[in-house]
Amino acid sequence: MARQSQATEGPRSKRGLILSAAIESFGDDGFELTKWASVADKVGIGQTALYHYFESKVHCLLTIMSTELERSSERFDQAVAEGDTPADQLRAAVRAAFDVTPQEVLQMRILQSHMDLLATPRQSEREEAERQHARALVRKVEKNWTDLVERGMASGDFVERDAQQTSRVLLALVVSVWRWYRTGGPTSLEEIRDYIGDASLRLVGP
Amino acid sequence: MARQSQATEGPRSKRGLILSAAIESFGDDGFELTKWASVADKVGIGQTALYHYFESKVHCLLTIMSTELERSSERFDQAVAEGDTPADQLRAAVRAAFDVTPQEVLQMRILQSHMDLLATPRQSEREEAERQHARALVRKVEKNWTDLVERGMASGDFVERDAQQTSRVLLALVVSVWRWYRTGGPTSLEEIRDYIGDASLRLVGP
DNA sequence: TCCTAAACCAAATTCAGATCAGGAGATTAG
DNA sequence: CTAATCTCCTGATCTGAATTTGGTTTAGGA
Repeated sequence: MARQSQATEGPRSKRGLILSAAIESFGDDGFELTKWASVADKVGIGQTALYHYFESKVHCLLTIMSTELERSSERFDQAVAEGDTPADQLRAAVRAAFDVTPQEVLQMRILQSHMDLLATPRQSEREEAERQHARALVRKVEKNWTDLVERGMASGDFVERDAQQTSRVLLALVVSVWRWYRTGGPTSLEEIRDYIGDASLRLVGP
Repeated sequence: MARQSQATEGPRSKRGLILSAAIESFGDDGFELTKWASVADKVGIGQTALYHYFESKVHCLLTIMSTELERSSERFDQAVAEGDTPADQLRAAVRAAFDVTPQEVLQMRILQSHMDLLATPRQSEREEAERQHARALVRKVEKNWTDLVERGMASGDFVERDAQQTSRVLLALVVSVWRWYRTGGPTSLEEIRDYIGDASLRLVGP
């Protein structure tokens, strides 16, 4: 049973290295296909050492998901603060969503591929806590978008429609990209960002 | 090692029962969480009997995915044949996508949750064959939508834009629903169908 | 009746994830 | 400075679910 280690990152901690290695493996090869032991190999530690930092393979996955959700949420807030009108804010939010590093692309892919993990409770206490945390963040992100949509409808910038459905659809538009996008692929992130940005405005328009 | 049994469904074959049980379990509890043995229990056979029909748990999953893709593709063709203008056809396609039984909802959920499985090759020959089959069907569905979009742009009914991006976004709109929709939930399928239908037209409009 | 193929199963095996029982080196309290 | 206590780590071992082995049973045709 692993002890703690979350908040207090010791100086010789390999937690960050493990997370990076896991993100690469989970993102490139998929969570199920990557052997937990191979992550240890990549970092250069024994398999058992992983359990010093994470309670389980799934706990590591949930941590990656939470981290990414936290980042997305922050970026959204920053972006929205920049815009004046709801339309500006929507554009900024989409722009922010696609302003990501290659590692963050992997994290988004991992997040989207395992969203369903957040639906069912976990046996272990720490995993369940991490799951709840991630769920709360998902709700927060959804609320972010819903609030933006509602502001837009209230001000008359967006056409009045079911705000929840609208925000769900907007969010789906953005995150669906990570299912097929590959860094170095034929379509550039800028291209995608512009297309999705336009599409978003069409969705809230007449 | 399982022998054959695909094409020739014997009279006492339990293949269909196994598939139904698996769809229920995989859909409700998730693929990873459902124990392969529990599917056998549900059908009322021993665990090993499953291997008479499927090479592995994953092979069963891939079969479910292929089946659903085949059905979706057929329904799309039917729906499009009904409409006259591209706009009619788009509406009909969306309508058809949401005209599903509760079991088909589960199948769509399973399909969407494990799309990433199609990305990486399988070791076993039969699994790999089923994967290739599913991949081909995915491409076919994507082509269906892209063709529809291109027809609409050519005729001037839809605004001229990148057809691939547009069809991807339309498809994402439709399938994203299965991530959160639950039968008996607060939102009805008719409601969703109408909202997504409208949203689709907005996406191809000015 | 005898034979074959489909359908089935109990027991053994495998393998990846997880646990156990420590131990060495840094850090801190006394 | 020295004992207690962390942090980080390892080798041996365990566990449980998927799969394999090596068959037996059942139904239907010749």
